[in-house]
Amino acid sequence: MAGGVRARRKAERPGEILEAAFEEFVQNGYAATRLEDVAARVGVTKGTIYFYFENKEQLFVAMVRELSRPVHLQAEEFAASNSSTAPEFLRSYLCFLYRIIATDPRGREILRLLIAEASRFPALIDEHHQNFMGPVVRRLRQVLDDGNAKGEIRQSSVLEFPELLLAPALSLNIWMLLFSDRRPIDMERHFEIAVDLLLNGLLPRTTSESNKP
Amino acid sequence: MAGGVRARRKAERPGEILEAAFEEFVQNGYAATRLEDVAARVGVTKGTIYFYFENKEQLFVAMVRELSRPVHLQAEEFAASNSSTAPEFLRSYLCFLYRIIATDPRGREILRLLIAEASRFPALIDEHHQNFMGPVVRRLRQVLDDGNAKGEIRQSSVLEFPELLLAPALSLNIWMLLFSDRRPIDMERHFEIAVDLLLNGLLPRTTSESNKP
Amino acid sequence: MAGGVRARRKAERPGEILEAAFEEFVQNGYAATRLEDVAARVGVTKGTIYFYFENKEQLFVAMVRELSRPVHLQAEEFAASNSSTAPEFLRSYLCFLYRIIATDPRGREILRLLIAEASRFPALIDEHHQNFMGPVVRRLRQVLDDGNAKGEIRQSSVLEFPELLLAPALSLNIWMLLFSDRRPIDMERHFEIAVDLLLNGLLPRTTSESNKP
Amino acid sequence: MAGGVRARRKAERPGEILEAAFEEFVQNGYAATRLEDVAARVGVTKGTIYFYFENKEQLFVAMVRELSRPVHLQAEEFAASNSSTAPEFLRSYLCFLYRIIATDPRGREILRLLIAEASRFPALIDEHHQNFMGPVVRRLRQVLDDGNAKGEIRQSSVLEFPELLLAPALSLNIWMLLFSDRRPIDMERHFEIAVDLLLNGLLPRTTSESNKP
DNA sequence: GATGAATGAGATTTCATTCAT
DNA sequence: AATGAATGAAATCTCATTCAT
Repeated sequence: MAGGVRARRKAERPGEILEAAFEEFVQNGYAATRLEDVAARVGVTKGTIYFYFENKEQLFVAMVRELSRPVHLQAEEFAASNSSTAPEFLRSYLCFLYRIIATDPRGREILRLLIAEASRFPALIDEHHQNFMGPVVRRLRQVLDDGNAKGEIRQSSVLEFPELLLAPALSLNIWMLLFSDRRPIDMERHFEIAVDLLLNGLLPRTTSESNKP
Repeated sequence: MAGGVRARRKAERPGEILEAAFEEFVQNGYAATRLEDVAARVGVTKGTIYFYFENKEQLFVAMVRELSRPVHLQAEEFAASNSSTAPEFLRSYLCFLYRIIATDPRGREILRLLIAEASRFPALIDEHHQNFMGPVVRRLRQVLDDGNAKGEIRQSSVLEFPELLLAPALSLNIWMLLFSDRRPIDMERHFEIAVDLLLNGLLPRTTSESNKP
Repeated sequence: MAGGVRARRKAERPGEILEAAFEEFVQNGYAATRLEDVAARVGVTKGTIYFYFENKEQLFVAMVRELSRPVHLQAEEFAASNSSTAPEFLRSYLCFLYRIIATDPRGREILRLLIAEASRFPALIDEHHQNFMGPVVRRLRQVLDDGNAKGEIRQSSVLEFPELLLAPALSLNIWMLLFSDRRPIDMERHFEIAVDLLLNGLLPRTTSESNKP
Repeated sequence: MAGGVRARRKAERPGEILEAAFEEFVQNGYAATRLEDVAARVGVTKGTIYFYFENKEQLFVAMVRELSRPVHLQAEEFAASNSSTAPEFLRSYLCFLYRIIATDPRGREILRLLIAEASRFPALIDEHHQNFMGPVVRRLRQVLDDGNAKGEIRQSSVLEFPELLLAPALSLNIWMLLFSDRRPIDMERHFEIAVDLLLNGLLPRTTSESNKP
């Protein structure tokens, strides 16, 4: 039993601090967050933070990395999975991305921090692109290509900008970041409609000739 | 007529300061911006700022308002215009929105500031919604409704979330805020493809029966 | 009369601060000196110091330079003067050096700071050598050489280490720095005896008559 | 016999710590030295230092005492020795003092610390005077007196300030503390010339009448 | 004996804000 | 109108010291 409480505490400290840091940084932004408040949230004193992290900047970076990692892992895992048809996979993939980009408060707020502090922490942006956005876009392009080859996806220049498929999730993200307090959104419904829009577009399906000659 | 230059100078001061404030706030964020740097950019000293603005907070608010106003006015004006068919108007309206949301650096960076400081300046968010996003969405809904009535727009639940039509512009905005330094994007092309996607969707148009029963 | 008190104040501030800094740094050493105490000594607040000096390090450097300058100027001036014979000039030159190295508390304490912080402020050591010690030693060598040529100074290898003539002043300096509180020293007498020792040495003069009538 | 290494280790710890403390204190001065660095130099952690020493102040005091003791003992021993003539003894005594004051880096740096921290650790200064400088000066006075009585040393007021004989060593010490990095000094030669100067002075020996009427 | 997590006081530094000129 | 010296509160960061293990 020796070393129980102490040791357990120690092992958990960094995580606790990162968690608290996340909340404070999200609430106030990087510059306006006081390490003292982060410490207080954990129930320790300022000094303790410096025992685990070099300085405020490093704490921020570590926090973003820590909270991003599980998401990146999940995304990797999901991308590796497969489904029968392209539209089917697309639907489940987009659902997954919706969840981690727009629905999950964590992912949402991390994105806020990245947008806000992009110029101060370019390395984080790079990592985010390398570990998440890049692979996601590549996977989307692949699905579109394959689906197109199989005739499941129409011939379209969307293949040039597969990230357009993320647009509904990203715009919902912004909407939530800006207006969530004001007017609640039915995110499930938003997703359903977005998928419908992406798959079928706005123009009536009945006409045999397209309207853009 | 002596003092003409002076007088002109004086009249321009507030605008110069707001301009400088915009650049500094964008570069560093609200909290990390030093009024001294704003002043230096104008070529005056800190004290002068306090002659024209109550404090840092008010300067920020005034700056966002000042830079948003012309955009809001343009948007209002554009919304009042008309075109023959719904798809036609949609195309030109979206083009306009693309420009002020994603292509124009001003609009882009203002959105960054709103996202970053949403919790500190809720009033600005309200104004933004009231003067821009709200009217835009209302106009979009109206176009969709009218188009649908005329058979130009297919019957679709997109009418529930007209803001989905903004998704491409908003996501391009985020993309630019995050990755513009890294990877240049052909924004014209992005727009064309987005319109195509919105109008026609991903599924093949040719078959008479849709593939989503 | 406009701007009187204010302007006068402003012009004097840097000097006041340097003066106060000198006293605090001497009393506590570089690291243990608190800028708040320096400020309090002047009657201003911490912030004011940062209006005039970049940081603690620069304040220290500026202080040492400021207090050294007059001494260096005097030394230069004195070195330029002349006397009839070498021993005569030597006596008056050494008297002068005694004063600024060992007798004057300012010079004494500056040397303490240089010794204490040599490794942290190598530039100051360089300046001290370049502006003071170097020229002094060169002048001493010249006097010895000339005196030797004229037969006023005996042929001796002291010419190799003219700085040895500074030894009494420097050792008195150390003595004062270490033991001044404990045991008062008659510095006039110390000087007289040192000159006698340097000129005549310890060994009896070989000539038949005794050497100090 | 298990634990032999351990036991030896343990017995050596305090000495190791003092040694490490010496190096750190010399490098950074008292205030700027971090106990953590001292500990790291030994290969232990901060806590261990507190097992052997009460606090930072006591560590400093113990360190100075520890490193001074062997010097004081040697000095005592040497002072007890004798030589045929006064000038002979003087030469060897001064040589010894040169070594421990100016040539040996240890003695040199200890003096730097004493000069730097004189006001914070008056007790150390007292001890230094009582155990070293005082006895040395007394012995010098005695040699001068005896030599003078025997006619080996000329009648001179140097008897009033026998510490003047230490001046060359002390000034070399300062020179090394300040300028050693910059310009190397031939310390052997310095000593030889200093002895010559002390014994024979600067004035030509041949002239029968002194030059100071 | 030794560790190292934790503390908390204190130091440097920054900067929005004021106000006499 | 504008300046810029001065303030003072607050934030980051450091580190001697303690103590449970």
